[in-house]
Amino acid sequence: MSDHDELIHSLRARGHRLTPQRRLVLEALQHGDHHMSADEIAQTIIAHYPSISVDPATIYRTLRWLRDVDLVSETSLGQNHMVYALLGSDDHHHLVCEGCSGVIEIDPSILDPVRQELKARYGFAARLAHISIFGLCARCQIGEHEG
Amino acid sequence: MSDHDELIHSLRARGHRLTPQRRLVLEALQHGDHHMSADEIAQTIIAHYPSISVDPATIYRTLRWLRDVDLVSETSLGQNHMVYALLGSDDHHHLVCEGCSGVIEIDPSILDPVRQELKARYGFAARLAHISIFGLCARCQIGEHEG
DNA sequence: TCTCTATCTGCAAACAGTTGCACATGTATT
DNA sequence: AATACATGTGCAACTGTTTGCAGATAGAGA
Repeated sequence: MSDHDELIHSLRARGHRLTPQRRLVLEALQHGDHHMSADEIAQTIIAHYPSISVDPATIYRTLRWLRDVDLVSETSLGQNHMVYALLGSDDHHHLVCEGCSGVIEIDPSILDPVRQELKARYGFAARLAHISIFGLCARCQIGEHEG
Repeated sequence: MSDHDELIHSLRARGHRLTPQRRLVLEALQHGDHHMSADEIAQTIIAHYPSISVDPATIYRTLRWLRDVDLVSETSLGQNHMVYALLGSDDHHHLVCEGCSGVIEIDPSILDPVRQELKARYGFAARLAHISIFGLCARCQIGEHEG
């Protein structure tokens, strides 16, 4: 059984269903290789299947579900909306500059010691996937005091 | 000149104004010793000054301003609203359990190495005040696979 | 004290995202 | 293939928060 089949089976065993709407959202996330907003996912579905419409509420519910079963990350990049990405490859974190809105992608291993310490000290299993750390990039720190 | 006066002066010099509405929001934050939502701040203002009303938009704008000048933290604790707190004393971070919605407050120094590494490696000045780390607490990890 | 203007406020409209409810459907069982 | 019911969907209403705009005002300077 492939990883994919095994995953589906495991989800079904827990009472989850693989509906057409959920397949469409997953397919959209696979097509867009970057982080996508809920609206971009909706647009992608419309572009590929003009005759099908998926309710926004369903897209949001599907994304929350995918996040809860650890298949998708949900990240704020300082915009007015969340962005979503399939987990498992190309994992990274984001440094989001509050001055210029720039985003630096960084290696996820920088948070490994924190994850380990939280587990050891508090028994807490942190979910730290595609998170954002806000602050000021090197360039924007220079003019900070005139702001 | 006191720290407070110096702060006010510094803000004024940068074109910021200390309006009655901003004073009221600050006063509300000083009264509530925990994290407060925008609505709790509005209620506090009404309770203390029943004849004065401050528009919700103004409260949100004031909170964003206070956050931008590093006087206040803005944190999601997994609820449907943000919470705000004055910075400077009682600093900590939060472990938010996505199973039981519990919040564990932890010592902020756990992120110091990360902050230092981000500065050294990327020149990035991270703002890591009263942040939330989401995940599962020890108890909620036990029944995870039946979810 | 008065003037001036960039900043701030209130209002209303907009936005991203969530929720309640009635109906629809995926899937386990037979 | 038919049944049965828990789970999922669409719709509409709602939440928390942001934004555009016109009028108000804090605070610098005369």
